Amino acid sequence: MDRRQRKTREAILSAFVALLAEKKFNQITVGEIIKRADIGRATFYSHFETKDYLLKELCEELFCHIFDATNNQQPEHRSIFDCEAPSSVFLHLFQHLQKNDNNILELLSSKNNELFLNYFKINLQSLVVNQWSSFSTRKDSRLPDSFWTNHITATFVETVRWWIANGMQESPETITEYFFLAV
Amino acid sequence: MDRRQRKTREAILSAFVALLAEKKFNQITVGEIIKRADIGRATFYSHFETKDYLLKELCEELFCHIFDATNNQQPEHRSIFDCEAPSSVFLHLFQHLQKNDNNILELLSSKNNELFLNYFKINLQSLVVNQWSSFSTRKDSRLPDSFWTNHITATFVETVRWWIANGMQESPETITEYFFLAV
DNA sequence: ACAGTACCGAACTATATGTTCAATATATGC
DNA sequence: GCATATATTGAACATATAGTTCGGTACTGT
Repeated sequence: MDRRQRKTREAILSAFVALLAEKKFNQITVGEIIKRADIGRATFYSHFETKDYLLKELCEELFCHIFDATNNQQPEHRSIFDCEAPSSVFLHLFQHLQKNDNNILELLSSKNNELFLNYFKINLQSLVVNQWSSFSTRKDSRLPDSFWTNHITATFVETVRWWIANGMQESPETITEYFFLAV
Repeated sequence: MDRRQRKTREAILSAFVALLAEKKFNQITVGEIIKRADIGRATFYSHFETKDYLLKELCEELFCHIFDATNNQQPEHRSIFDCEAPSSVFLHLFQHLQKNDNNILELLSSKNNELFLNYFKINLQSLVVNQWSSFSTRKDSRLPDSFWTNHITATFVETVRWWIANGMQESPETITEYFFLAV
């Protein structure tokens, strides 16, 4: 990819993330984005078909990153966690969130578009399915699997939201404990 | 209130609800609303300051209605429920939802604005606090109260969403059971 | 019947989206 | 380094929507 393209794309995305930290998605205008990214209007539209696609691509990049790092851990890295409780994957996720790479927390906070939470949920859902053995034992047999999967996923999301709303005072370890006490 | 005003307001709200059943809030234009309500543009703006206020007032009307009917049951009506499990209030809510008064279900489905879910949650939250005795016993002592309240509320909302997404095939009684098995 | 009020609707302002295009700057292959 | 391809620019443009204004009309409550 052309260096110019890379730089422009980066400028747009980081301007966009910065703006998302300040206001809601639908309150952000293309004018503001290009002004902050310091690029021309036509350039913006040569990179992103619409403002909605910009959001979509940002989501994909962010969640790809965080979930890849969680899912495909290095074998030796993974073994460390395997020694511990099956909660390690979720602990790792909470730790990742606490570092707040790419300001992902801002995007998950309630004032922003539900699209983020949807992406988050979709990615989480497969994680939950992968970790099914940790959860199926807690499940009452009367509950349908899909209900239970959805419940666990939603509980994780709500745990994160609660954590953020309360200023993230708790350690990732404590939050992981809360999460597993709840489900 | 002037009869004209009442009729106009009703026309706007019902046109709006009908449109919300078809598309997302931000895809609905004032032009469409006034066309379907068959009123003049200036009239719309004399009733509702902005499109956002229209949504807000609709939410308030709907949730006022459904939660009032749940919270302030008639004494004799209430006694019937009191004979049964403490789950009666929630069963009643699920039954209310199943009847789908005012198309409230459409509004709660995921394609629509998060504002609905927020109103729903806020109203639920106080209901949960009122029913605290039913839930505090299930709570692990290590969990903060606010975490637990939020968890129960979110679980209720997610239960409803799951129910809707699956075509509402289960009876309100079954869904109430699922809800109490989850929390 | 009369005074007050709501409705009408067209025209208007303001703002945002997304497009076009010719000029300019930059990158990459050779 | 030169030539060619490609990316960027910025202003002008078309289009859509939100929300306002106002003189005229129709309805309501008393």
